[in-house]
Amino acid sequence: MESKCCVNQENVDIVREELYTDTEIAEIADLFKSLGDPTRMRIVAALRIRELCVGDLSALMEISQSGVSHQLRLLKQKRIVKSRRDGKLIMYSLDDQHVVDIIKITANHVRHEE
Amino acid sequence: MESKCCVNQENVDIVREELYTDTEIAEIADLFKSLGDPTRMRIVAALRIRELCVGDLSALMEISQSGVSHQLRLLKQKRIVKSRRDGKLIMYSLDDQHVVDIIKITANHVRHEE
DNA sequence: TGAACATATGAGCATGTATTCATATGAAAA
DNA sequence: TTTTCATATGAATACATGCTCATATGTTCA
Repeated sequence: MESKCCVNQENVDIVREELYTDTEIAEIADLFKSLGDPTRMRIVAALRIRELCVGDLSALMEISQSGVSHQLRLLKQKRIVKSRRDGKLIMYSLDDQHVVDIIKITANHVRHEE
Repeated sequence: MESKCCVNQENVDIVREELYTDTEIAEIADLFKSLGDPTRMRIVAALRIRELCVGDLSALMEISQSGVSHQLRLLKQKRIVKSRRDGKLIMYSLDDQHVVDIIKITANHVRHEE
């Protein structure tokens, strides 16, 4: 059933004016999406504490090396993590302090603190 | 190919100690997931500005009334939005200041601002 | 009460995605 | 150079999910 009848056009116009741009919305949502998976969140939470290699993360997550690697690639594309080679190992760490802040606030939120 | 050989067990143990609990990780990821969809992000960004009814949001998003309603239900379950009846309309607004803060920080982040 | 209307809900579809297996890549050590 | 080993990648699969259509629900107004 069509239901556009209840629209308050003034509200719609005002909000449309003040809204983030579509690009901004897409970027924001995209970042949240990257953090919105338990495996990736665990990876990020772990790297928050210490630089780790793929094997460490795989052991920690109890997920295949391949699975970890795939997720790390995604996180790297989004500039959430960075990597450096150390001998045979590739060491991963967080690329961005903002992300740490965002997670802290969110952690407080889910704990109903602050 | 098995590849647990490179594991630095000390690292793994230390990180495991300090990690958020599984429940916390799941809750944090779940909140990010809720915000990690462009449609829901647009809804939240709009409600940040002004309380709106379902029809307003449907007009604003150019998505069916049904689609908006489904997403609003999800956002309400996660306590991101709340609703109140006003005559025939159900008015939606944000339920949580934390969410606003999280989005602000993230918006600054994607803009590469401080 | 009954009609009209805003919103909610269920089913179904199309698309996206997290994981694993098998294998490729490439640096390091022999 | 050849082997070894950590990581990366491609394909396949199983599952999740966002959307629409059709319809139900429940409130308001005649």
